[in-house]
Amino acid sequence: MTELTQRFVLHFGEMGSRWGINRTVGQMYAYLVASPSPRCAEEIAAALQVSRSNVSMGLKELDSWQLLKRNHVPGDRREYFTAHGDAWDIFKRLAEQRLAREIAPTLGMLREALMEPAAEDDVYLRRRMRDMHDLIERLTGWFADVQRLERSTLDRLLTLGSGVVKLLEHTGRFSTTPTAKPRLEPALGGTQILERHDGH
Amino acid sequence: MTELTQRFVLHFGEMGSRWGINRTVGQMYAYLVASPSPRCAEEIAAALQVSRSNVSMGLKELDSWQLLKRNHVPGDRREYFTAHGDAWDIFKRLAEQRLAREIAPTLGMLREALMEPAAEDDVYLRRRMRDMHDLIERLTGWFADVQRLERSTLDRLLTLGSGVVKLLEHTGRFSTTPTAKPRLEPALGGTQILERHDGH
DNA sequence: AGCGTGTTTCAGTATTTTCTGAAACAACAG
DNA sequence: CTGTTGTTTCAGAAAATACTGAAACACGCT
Repeated sequence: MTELTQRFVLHFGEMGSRWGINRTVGQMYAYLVASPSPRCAEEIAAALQVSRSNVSMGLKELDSWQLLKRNHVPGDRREYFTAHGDAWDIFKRLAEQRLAREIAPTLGMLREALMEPAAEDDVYLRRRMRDMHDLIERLTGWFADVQRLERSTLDRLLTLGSGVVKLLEHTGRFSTTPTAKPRLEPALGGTQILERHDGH
Repeated sequence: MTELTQRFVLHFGEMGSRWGINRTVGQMYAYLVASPSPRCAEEIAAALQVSRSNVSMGLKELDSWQLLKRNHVPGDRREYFTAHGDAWDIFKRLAEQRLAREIAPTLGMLREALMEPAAEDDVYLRRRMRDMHDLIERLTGWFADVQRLERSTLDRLLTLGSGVVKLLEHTGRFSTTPTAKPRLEPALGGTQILERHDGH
């Protein structure tokens, strides 16, 4: 391992915990990203100085994040692994997975709870839950929608940033003067938080 | 606590670990979101059945995520807490914080490493690091840029989704035919890092 | 079937994270 | 200054996670 690889691997290890994977898994991924050619489990274990079984677990984990490509060499029974795709690809995969793991369950809970008949005491909480639910639905919808675009298009949109608004104004079909607001807003904006003893 | 509040709090507790905070902190936040009026530390501890000191730690944590609003009642020395803002607001805060904690350190590491003179063996890794670096910079730049838009504008863009491309085609300044487009992975030679320029 | 090679599972151990009660600290009133 | 009330810190206990070696498994070959 070169000096730079070492640093790269170590950094991903440190960050692992913040990213919701553990140190070893982070290191393993970094090691694969850094490797021009596929590696087998044995090599990974040796390079990172962790047990063979730990690598097995880690590979399973990385696989569940859809980050691995498995390669087979004719005449060799071992499996060889590579980090899937380029930076864009990886980003999309990660975003998708995190959505599924961190957001979807909550969306489900909110939807279910809101379908049930409302108790009187829950008026306030239900409004907040509905706001949350609507926002999440819109965000995930947007993401799914945009993700389907061609990469070159996506790339241009990204570069454009908020400049997109300037361009849109020329179409005349995108007015920047707020007209009738969509339903998300009123509930949110109108939510008045009650103060306890004093005025506010 | 109503049945619904209970469910809400418990769910946030479970999700806490996936979100990079712990169970108690997740529950605390849910409890505050669910409360129409501010709560003091004592109340939170009682409601969630955790120790007073644990609440103190948790509040500190939530505060570091910029999610808390502190309220003071004249004649009462206790501090009262509310969950800051509405769903949109919360989303933006969270995105910002996660960027700072999960992405920024890596961006820094990449930038630093890429500034140093390249060793021969690191050609491949350096290319991957550069791609990563560039993508992250573009994404964070986009986010910072878009975040500054009016909420109503943002709202409309969100609803538009990929439909934005259709509208843009009318401007004639956004062609969808893939022309000679700068590739995401730039030429290998230059090691200097390009600064992002927001203006145009 | 029996053997060789590679992978996965799993029970126990090690490490890390979270939680607690007690003590230290801070602000204020008398 | 002293007592009262509220908050924070911190060392150790408790709980959760990660890691390991050994055993079980899987598959192809003879």
